[in-house]
Amino acid sequence: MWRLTTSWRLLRCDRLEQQSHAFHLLDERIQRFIWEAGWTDLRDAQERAIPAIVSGTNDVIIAAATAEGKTEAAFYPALTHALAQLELPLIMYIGPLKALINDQFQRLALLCERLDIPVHPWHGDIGGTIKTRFLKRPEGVLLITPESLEATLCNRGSSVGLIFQRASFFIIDELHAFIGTERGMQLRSQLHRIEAVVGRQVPRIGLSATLGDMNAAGHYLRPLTKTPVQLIVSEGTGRELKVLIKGYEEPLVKQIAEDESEEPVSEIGPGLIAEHMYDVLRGSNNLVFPNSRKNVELYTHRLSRMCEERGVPNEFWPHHGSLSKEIRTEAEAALKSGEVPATGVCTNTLELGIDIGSVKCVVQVGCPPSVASLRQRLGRSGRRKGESAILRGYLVEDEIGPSSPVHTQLRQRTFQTTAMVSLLADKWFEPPSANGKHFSTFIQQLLSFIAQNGGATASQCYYLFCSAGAPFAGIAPKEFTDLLRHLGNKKLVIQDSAGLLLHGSTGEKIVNHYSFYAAFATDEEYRIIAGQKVLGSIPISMMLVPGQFILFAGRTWRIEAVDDDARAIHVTHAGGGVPPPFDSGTGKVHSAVRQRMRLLYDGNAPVDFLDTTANKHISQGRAAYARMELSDRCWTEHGSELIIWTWLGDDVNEALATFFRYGTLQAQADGPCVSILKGALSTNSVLDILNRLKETGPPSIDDLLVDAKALRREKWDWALPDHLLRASYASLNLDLPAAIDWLRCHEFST
DNA sequence: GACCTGCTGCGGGATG
Repeated sequence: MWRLTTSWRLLRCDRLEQQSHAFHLLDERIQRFIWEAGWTDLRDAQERAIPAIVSGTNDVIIAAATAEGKTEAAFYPALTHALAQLELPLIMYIGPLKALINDQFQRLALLCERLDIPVHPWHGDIGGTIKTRFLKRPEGVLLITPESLEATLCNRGSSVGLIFQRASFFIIDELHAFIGTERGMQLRSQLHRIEAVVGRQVPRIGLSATLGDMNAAGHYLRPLTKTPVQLIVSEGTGRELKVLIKGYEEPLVKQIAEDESEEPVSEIGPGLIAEHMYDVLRGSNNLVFPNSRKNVELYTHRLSRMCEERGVPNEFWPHHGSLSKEIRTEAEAALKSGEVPATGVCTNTLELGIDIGSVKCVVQVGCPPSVASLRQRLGRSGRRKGESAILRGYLVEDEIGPSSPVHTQLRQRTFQTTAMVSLLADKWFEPPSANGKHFSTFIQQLLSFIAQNGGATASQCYYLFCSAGAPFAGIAPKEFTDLLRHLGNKKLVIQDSAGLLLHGSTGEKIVNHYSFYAAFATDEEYRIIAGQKVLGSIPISMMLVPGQFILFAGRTWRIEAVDDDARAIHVTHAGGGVPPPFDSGTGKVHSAVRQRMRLLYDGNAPVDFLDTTANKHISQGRAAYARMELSDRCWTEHGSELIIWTWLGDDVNEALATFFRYGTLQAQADGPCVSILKGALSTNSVLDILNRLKETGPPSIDDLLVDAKALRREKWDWALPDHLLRASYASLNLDLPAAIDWLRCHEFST
């Protein structure tokens, strides 16, 4: 028996040795570990990553689908490099989730024990003993979150040099989840600060799902470098994708319920959808994404009740951010176990990282938030060889009546979803936006750096954070001094007689509380107040301007004033104004999606992955589009409204609406268009204004947003001077150049 | 207009 096992091992070893060049480069003990694990070959990404990483000098991005062994591709050569050093170095792994760190710890512990390399997990749930052990001998592998890293930099300033002296690699997991975000800026700044302390560059390894623009990802990982980041992109095996989307129609009855301030009568769509899901999903593992926590509850409830009524064990598990850890763990365990079938009904909590095994179907209820997110979700399905990924979609459109709004007539939901699936099939998806100014995160990093150093001069800070190649390189000297002055006014920093920046009284309080370490804000709500009465509160994700109309508690309200500091919106009841009919549950829509929608409207063939009802909605949408002559016209008139059809993304339409408001019109971005309330103006005078705006150059952001309120989005936006706040908001939400371009290319005449 | 992520240091008391 022993001999048999040995020869079997030797066989495998032979194959690895003959076919793999990279295998030889690994430490012998790691090689042996791989044979024993029963691997017969290395994956493509691993084969290419090992030689790139093992020398310990290069920055590398490994982009591959889930379950392609990215972690091993990074750690095996990094550990090999570590074993070859006289003194054991420190490999730093930074991950976005605690659950991911726990997973990786499990995966590494076995190997590292053999290699006699300590592995230290470090996040909020890890106890003091483990942390102290690491601090005594900071070597081996450290698995940490950006927040815990911030705490270390901030609170252990005097020993930061000692702790990170032997850092040999930064391994950043789920890189795509960091790019373009506050946390991403924080992380980049932290790596920069550590390198500044140890006085050398530490090779950075990014692990990522495939990104649209890999060069941009390289630039994110290491800006302005002479030796470019090595990109290792593994396409994986081209998987087949099966798609079926079913359409439903919601009858008009609910209009009768008008003016009852409560919810309209129960809707038919969700009931039918739940029944169909029950039939097709039972007996296998699946994930259902219904876009909101409320819908997760609704569908899980209906599906579980159906199991109960039919006397079968429950197979449907809810999973979202407001649920307790216990309930979430239960759902994850049910999905992972593989013993009985389980379907997770979830928000994007199950989109990232956590290992739940492969599922048969991914179900999307309503529009997907973006193509990128749809793609990420589909990555969970059909991961075994020979299996195809399956996407099922459910869409409800309202029955068309005599007074149906334009958006209903155009069947926008169906067109948007179809456009997104068609872009997905073309392998296109939204690139992460990298133009944000991120002044907010800069404030955090300044305060943290002051804590780390026990004070810093302004020029030291500017050089460290804002010079070429630094994390906040876009910030101009003038902006920096304006910011510092304002931080002084807010008592966040003070300058001592020698010119040293220190924490002010408020800064002290903020930095000394643990809530300081996260770079992102948690949702804040604004109260809606009519006279003395508080109507309720809503989370703000859109700038507000007095005079604007909003829909709340089933009625239309006119905004009279917005008080950012008191987080209050004062409104009066409005009789006539038409509120923007937002399609709930979707994120920002990219211009490419709107352009693809337009192609669909202009076409005439049925769509093969839509069922009969959904295809009927496509025909109806095309008929409405033709009736309004939208193929040739860029504006239409509907009662008191003038609609400008741009078929561009939300950032562009938002910029256009802002520009129109600057030109004294009452305008709002509204899906694929911008709608203008004519008020006392005639159609011709509105068109005149548009034509005039076309001639004027674009005004400054400050002029454009002079009346705009509720611009605060990021955590420390409250501490920004007005002009920097406007610049920051605009950088994240408005595409002014594209708006001006569009305007210049269009003519407004009757 | 949706959703998600993360969090110190210290002291006191129980337990082995």
